[in-house]
Amino acid sequence: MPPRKRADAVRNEQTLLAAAAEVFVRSGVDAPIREIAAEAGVGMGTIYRHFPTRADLVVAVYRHQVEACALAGPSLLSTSDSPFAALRAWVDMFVDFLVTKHGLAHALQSDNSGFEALHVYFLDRLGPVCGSLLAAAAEAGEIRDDIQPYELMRGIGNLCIGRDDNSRYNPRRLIELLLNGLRR
Amino acid sequence: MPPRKRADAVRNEQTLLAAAAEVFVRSGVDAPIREIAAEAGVGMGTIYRHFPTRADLVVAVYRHQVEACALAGPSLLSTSDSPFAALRAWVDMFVDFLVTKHGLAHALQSDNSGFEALHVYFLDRLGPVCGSLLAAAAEAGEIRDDIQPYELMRGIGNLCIGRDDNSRYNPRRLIELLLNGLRR
DNA sequence: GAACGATACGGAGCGCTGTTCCGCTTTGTC
DNA sequence: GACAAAGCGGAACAGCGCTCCGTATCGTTC
Repeated sequence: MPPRKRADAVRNEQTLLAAAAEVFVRSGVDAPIREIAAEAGVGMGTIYRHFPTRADLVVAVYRHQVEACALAGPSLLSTSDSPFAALRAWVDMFVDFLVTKHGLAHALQSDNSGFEALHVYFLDRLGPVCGSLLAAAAEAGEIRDDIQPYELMRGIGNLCIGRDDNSRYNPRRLIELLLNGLRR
Repeated sequence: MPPRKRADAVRNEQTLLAAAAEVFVRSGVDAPIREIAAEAGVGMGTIYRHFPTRADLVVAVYRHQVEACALAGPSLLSTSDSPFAALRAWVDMFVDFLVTKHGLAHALQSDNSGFEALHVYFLDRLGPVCGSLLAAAAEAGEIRDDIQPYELMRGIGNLCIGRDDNSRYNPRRLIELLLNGLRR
C-alpha cells in the first residue's frame, strides 16, 4: 500500500545515518542539525523529512545496540549464577551503552523537549526486559519487589549524566550502590 | 578601597533578585534572561553587570537556603539518634531544596556551560558538610568509608533531575535506595 | 545649585540555534 | 520523451545568550 520509496530517498537515509553516527561521536547527540546535514552533504529539510524529530534520528542510529541490549536480558538470565547477577550484568551493559554515547543519557530525560520519542522507545523496548530481570530477582528473594523498571532505568540514566573526565564522578560506583540498596 | 556603590545600583540589584526569584518559580532557572530583565523592568545589560553569569544570579537568589542547608549539617549530627539518621535527614533537606526549584538540579550538572559557578558554590559550601556527615557515619561503622561527598552529592543531584508529575518517577525512592546501598 | 567625571543603564545588534516552507530537481512510469 | 509525484536544498523566521557603546543618572566639588 505505501508506495515504494524513491531510490535517492533510501540512499539519503543511509547517508544520513552514517553521517549522524559520525557526528554523534564527534560532537554528541546534541550536535547542531546543520552539522549533521553538512557532514551528509544534504540540506536540512532532508533531515527533517526523514527524521521529524531529533529523537527519531537518534533512535535510528542506535537501534542495533538497543536491540542487542534487549536481547541480552533473557540470555543473561539463563546463563548467570543468579537472577541478581544477571540484573547486575544487564545494568552494566545498559550503562556501557549510555556512557559511550556522549550526551545520550542527558537526552533521555523526560522533560527534554524534542526527545520524547527516544524516551518512549527506550521504555518500550528495554522496560519489559528490565522488568523481567527485576521480577526474577525478586522472585528469588534477592531484592525487594517494590521497584518499577521505569524508575530504575530512569535512575540509572540520570546517574549516567555528565561524568567528568577526571575521575571525581563515576556513575558506575553509584549505580553499584543503588543495586546494593535493592537487596534484601 | 572599593568605591561605594551608587544608590540606583543597589536598588537595581534588589529589584533583580526579587524579579529573578519570581521568574525562577514561574519558568524555572533556565528562564530567558530577557524575561527576568522584563520582570525587573531593567535592560539586559544591567543583569549582566550585576551577575556576569546566570549561575551568579542563581547563587545570589538561593544563598539563604543553601546557607540553611549548610548549617543544618552539624546541628542534625548532634540531635539525631545516629550519624546515619543525621545523614539521611540532611539528604532529605538537600533533596527538598533541589526538587522545589524547577530545573535547579539540572543546572547543577558540571557539563552545563554557564553554570560552573553554581557547581563550585554548591560544592564549596555543602561538600564539607556532607563530608563530615559521611565521615561520622563511617566512623560509627554504619556505612562504608569509600564514598566521597562530591560523588554522593552529584549522584543525588542527578537523581533529582526531571521528576514527572505523575508519580512514575520519584527521586526520593531511589535516593533512599542509594543510601541503603551505602550501609555495611 | 551648577558643573563635571565616574558609574550605571538600556537595548540594538551579532552569532548561533531549531524549524518551516516553497521553488526547483530528480525519479519512476506510461 | 513527457509528466506527475516524490524528494531536495537552503533562505528565512523566531528565540536564545551575550556584547558593546551612546545616553542617562549619581555623587561630589566648588
